[in-house]
Amino acid sequence: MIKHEKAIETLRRKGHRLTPQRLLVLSIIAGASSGGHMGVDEVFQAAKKAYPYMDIATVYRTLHLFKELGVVTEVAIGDRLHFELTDPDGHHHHMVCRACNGAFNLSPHYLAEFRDTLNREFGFEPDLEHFAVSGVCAKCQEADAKTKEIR
Amino acid sequence: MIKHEKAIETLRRKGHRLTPQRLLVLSIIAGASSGGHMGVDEVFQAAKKAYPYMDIATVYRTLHLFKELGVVTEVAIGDRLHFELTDPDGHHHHMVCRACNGAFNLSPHYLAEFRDTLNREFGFEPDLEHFAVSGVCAKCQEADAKTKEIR
DNA sequence: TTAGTAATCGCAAACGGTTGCAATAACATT
DNA sequence: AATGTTATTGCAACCGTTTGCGATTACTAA
Repeated sequence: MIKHEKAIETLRRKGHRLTPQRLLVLSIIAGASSGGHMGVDEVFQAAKKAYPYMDIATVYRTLHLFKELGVVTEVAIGDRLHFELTDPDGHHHHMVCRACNGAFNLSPHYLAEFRDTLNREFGFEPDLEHFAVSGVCAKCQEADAKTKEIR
Repeated sequence: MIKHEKAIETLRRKGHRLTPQRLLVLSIIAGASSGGHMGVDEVFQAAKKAYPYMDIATVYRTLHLFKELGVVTEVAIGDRLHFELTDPDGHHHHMVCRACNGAFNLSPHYLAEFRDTLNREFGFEPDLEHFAVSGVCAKCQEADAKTKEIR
């Protein structure tokens, strides 16, 4: 798991303590499958399996610390928080399907123009670092269309 | 207050009951100042003043009903829900300043291009009806710059 | 290696928001 | 105007998330 090394170094460099709980949470999100992001409770359950005293508050505090350090990225999926290891190849955004809950990556250049417009027209600097837009993906639109045909 | 008439008619037409609580909440958001949107607790406090038995759950249920009927529009400002009377001149979006909490209207045509791109490239249909983007407004950017100069 | 100190932890209580349920009240019918 | 039906209410319990606090523990420096 070479992935952790950098994150651990970041923690230490900024004067944060390396507790077993933090290392555990880090290894759990680093091992996330399917798109890479995990719900908070997923992380919590996995952590409790390895260390039964783990508290949900610690999971939240740890994830927020990691987010502050740029180690993980927070993504709001539906009304729940999800987290993933920050993409070292630069940021990306998310499209989240409200029908299947699938999350699709969106390269930042799709938003660059939008940011430029807001800057130019209003002098407004938007927070687009962790942008997620909900909607319906192509597959679920198809499925939905079929459902209507049947009726 | 001619504004209410249409909303009341909508309620009655769809078979919903005209309770004093609903009329109260309606008149409160119709009387909102400064951009027109109100936080849920603002609405609740105002309602309790007029009718002390008012319950926060009723406020939420009423606002959600109004939203379903298209009478009000929900705007997520920060991590709190806000509501405003639906703009009869068509939808608009919001830019919310995370420094001063000010909200600025954004005409939908600024997002049209973004939607088209997502449709074309990914077949993804985004929910942009009640879109709000957080950031820092021009005034607060200035103020922040001045703070740094002083140091 | 041990002792000191401050960050971090686990717990419990609080937050904003939602939901189940029995009591109430708006409306339709007479 | 009195009645029955059922949507709506107020209450309380719950959800996911955050916070205050006293106990614990990672790190620093001797």
